[in-house]
Amino acid sequence: MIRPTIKTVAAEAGVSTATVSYVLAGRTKGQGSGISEATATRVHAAANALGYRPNQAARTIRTGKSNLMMLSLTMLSDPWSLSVSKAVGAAVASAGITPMILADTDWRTAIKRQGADVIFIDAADREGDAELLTELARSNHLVVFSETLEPNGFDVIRSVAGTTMAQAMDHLTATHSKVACVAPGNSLRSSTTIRYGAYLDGLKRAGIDFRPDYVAAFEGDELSAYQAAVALLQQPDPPTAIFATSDYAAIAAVHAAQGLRLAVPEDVAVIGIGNTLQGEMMAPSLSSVGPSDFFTRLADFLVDRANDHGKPHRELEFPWRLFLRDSAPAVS
Amino acid sequence: MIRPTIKTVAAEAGVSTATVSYVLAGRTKGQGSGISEATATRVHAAANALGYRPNQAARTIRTGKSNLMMLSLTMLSDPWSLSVSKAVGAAVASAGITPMILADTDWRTAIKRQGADVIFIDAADREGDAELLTELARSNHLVVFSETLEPNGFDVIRSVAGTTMAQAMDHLTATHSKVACVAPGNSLRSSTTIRYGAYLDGLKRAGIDFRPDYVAAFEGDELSAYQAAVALLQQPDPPTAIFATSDYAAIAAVHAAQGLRLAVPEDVAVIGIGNTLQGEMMAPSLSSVGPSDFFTRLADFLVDRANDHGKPHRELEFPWRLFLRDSAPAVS
DNA sequence: ATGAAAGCGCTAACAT
DNA sequence: ATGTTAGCGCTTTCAT
Repeated sequence: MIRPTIKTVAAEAGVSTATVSYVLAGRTKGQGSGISEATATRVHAAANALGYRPNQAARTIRTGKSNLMMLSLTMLSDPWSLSVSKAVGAAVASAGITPMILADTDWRTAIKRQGADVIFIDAADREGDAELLTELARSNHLVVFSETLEPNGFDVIRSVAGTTMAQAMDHLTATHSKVACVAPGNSLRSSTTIRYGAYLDGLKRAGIDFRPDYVAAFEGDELSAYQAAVALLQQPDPPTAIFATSDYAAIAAVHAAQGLRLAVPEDVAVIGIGNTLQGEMMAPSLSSVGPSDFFTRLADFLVDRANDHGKPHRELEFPWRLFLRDSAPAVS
Repeated sequence: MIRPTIKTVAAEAGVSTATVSYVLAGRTKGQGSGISEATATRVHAAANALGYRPNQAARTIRTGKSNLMMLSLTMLSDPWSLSVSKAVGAAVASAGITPMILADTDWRTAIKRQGADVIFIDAADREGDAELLTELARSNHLVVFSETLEPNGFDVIRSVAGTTMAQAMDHLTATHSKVACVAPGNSLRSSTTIRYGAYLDGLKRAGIDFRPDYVAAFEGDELSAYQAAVALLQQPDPPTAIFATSDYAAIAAVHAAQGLRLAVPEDVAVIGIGNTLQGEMMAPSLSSVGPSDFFTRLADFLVDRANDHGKPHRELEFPWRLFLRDSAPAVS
């Protein structure tokens, strides 16, 4: 359990600790200092023989870099979180950075204890969070995902829905008069919810009367969305188009239609929100509204931020687009 | 971005760094050294004013403790992973330990870079993992979840299914002759799969003939399991009991039955495998086979291991039990 | 081409 | 009751 240090390696190789450090950092003959090939090989041999691993804490204290990226993901079970994790994993690979996820564990307390080169926070909508973030940003490089916060010592990632949801509704109402909505139950209660509001507004614009039987509410889980969609499509006068307030729900709706031997998009057209990879990959591929390249661009941004502190804090906007794929194709 | 150090605080408070260290560690009058209340207050004030946060890296290098727990969770989307994360989050709260999740990111490379007081690995079944673990264990405290590995410098967590699955089958066949199985498609191909094997053996023991139309295969996702169960229950001569090879599948089967207006357990009895919280919480509560208290006990063990290095490495077994709940109750 | 040595921020004997 | 000081393992400037 006693790890060999750079000193042990130095002794074993018969050189100084400085030499070991240079060699292990790859600064031989060419770059930095000119350590001879001979000693370099000797050092490597010694390090291998001893099973030497550099002590990250020591390195961090010396260089100020931890090579750590912290991702605070509030809802680990959300596909969104999984997409972030996946994208970051891919982006980070070549950068020598280790991404670590902070689950529901409150970042509000954890960040004070544990630092990282860059910290991504996916939700900061509690009372006082704005001030807290500014304070934490004094000693951490923060990247915050928020629709409302302004950059203030930290970076802000923002997705800009704009009028894209309206476009999606218009696309459906252009060729369909029986347009239904699949949405989580709680968003129906407060009609303020933007996504459900976009559905209602879309109907109004097209001069279509609202039908309560064309609204399917579900309870948050995939299964419930599926069952809600089945009920929706099994009624006597079923809708021919579905506007789902998440890709999640849209995917369930497509499955439900297929389960009922309805063709998508011929019998039912479906549009989701989120533009997730999952939706893009299914058959038929899901038409959706959302930012493009969100996850990869976010991941790249994080890696970039991890490498250079000091650049001015930015606001990174992800404008939404309407992606017309097979489940509700463009009319040709 | 320039953090105040213990030195800055010492200067501000007009004391030595040692005093600051003591005060901030809570070692005043009573324990350790007797720092007067007066100076203690002064130090705290200074620390607050400056917004001082201890540097974890420095502390780690000095004490050898990182206050970090690393959880390598291979399938982040798996409810199992979520349960681990949840339980650990709860257990860790009072211990001053920060739990960090290493997602699909290979622990095989990450652990070499980043240390922690204790590292939990949920899957180590690749070629050469056994040796790698032993090597990594020289400088890390590892806890590995595995059915096959033997403790070798690291702890092993093992769940012992034993004959419990057989009990579950016997429970079903005691009162039912039409017992179906819901299992992932791939486990059907290799009849070696233990869980599916338990189903077949159970039938044999009860002298019930195997019926291929009583086997529903699904493709891994929840929706697919649901659809498979619907098909199973909609056939002319439906089963009256279902043995599902995971709680996941069992939950889907219960939902499917309910969707078809079948009563559980009156029309269909269901037993799952895993004994997950999710199953325990549903209505009707799910009968299941699995270890009891697995997640909380695992979490407690991890916290314990994080605090004291040095204890001998252990093999922690979680014997399985049959939990008879509402979905397939005990006969009274 | 290599080594000596300072020092990152912190803790814990050991002095005073 | 508080201060002095020696490191923890590492990087890096400056000598040699």
